[in-house]
Amino acid sequence: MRLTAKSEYGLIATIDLACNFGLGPVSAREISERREIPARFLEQLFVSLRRAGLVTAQRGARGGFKLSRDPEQITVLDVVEALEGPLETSVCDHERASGCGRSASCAASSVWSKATRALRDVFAETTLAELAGTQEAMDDRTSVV
Amino acid sequence: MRLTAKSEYGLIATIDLACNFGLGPVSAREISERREIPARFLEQLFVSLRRAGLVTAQRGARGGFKLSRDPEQITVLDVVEALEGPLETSVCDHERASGCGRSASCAASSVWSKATRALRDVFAETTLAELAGTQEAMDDRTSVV
DNA sequence: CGAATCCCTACAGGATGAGTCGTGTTTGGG
DNA sequence: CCCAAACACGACTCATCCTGTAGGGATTCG
Repeated sequence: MRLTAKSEYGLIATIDLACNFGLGPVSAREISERREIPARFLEQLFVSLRRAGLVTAQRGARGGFKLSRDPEQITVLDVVEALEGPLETSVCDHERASGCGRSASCAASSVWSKATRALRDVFAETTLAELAGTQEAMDDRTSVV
Repeated sequence: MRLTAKSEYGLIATIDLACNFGLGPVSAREISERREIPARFLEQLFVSLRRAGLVTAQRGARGGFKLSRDPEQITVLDVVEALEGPLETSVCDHERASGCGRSASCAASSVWSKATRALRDVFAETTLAELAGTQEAMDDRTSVV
């Protein structure tokens, strides 16, 4: 499947944007400081997120990013696939699975498919709005900013 | 999660053993040829599988491997964890998730936990006996050996 | 005895993940 | 009007790890 730090950071960042939805744009630097994410690395992630149409960029001073849709309309799956590529191709079902007809080595591949589907379901069910809720509760409890 | 070729090959190999359960031991070379898996690489996988107690080795001429339990008593999860290590630590929930109390960056981590659980459920539900069934049907259809 | 087979360790090479750097472009504000 | 803040893009490094190979040793059957 290949879930890397990109997904981790990217999700944290988009949750942060969801928390600030409706207000002005939030700069990458701000998020990187607040959530302890390497700044230049985060920048790259935002490029991918923007290209996937999930966030909108505002360049120049006082610029930043905001979600381009309502947080309820963006799922974890959207974020993950924007950053890592399509889920299907990332579990184990590559060449060998398609060589099915020949070497018949694919009773195994049915398991990977099921696994991918299960993962996809979890990700598709969870929206940023939902996570923003939990996140705000957490932030409030730890320190009132 | 980190699902690599080890799991792919390992599962194919153990399914093969499940198909031959009750008969004599099957050599690594035989499986490597039948399923087109690099021989020396497969050897290594069997070492891990043996250490995990999933297979039993018979050394010497006419030796080989057999499942040490009934195929219905071995799940895909057993095989995967024997080869890749515990599932929990492999999705995304490492340090950051435990630093929860401090930087409050873990609304995200709840998603990874759910994902891991979903994956684990799929793997834990599927037994080698089940897969051996499908595999035999496939092998029969492609060529009657 | 000898061939087959498993057992163990080490190692190589390539991919990729994680993160940095330099530079360019846009834009709001003093 | 110009500068600083901010995004945009691509190249690049560094380490890890996946994939697979190699060589030798230990067992066991015929």
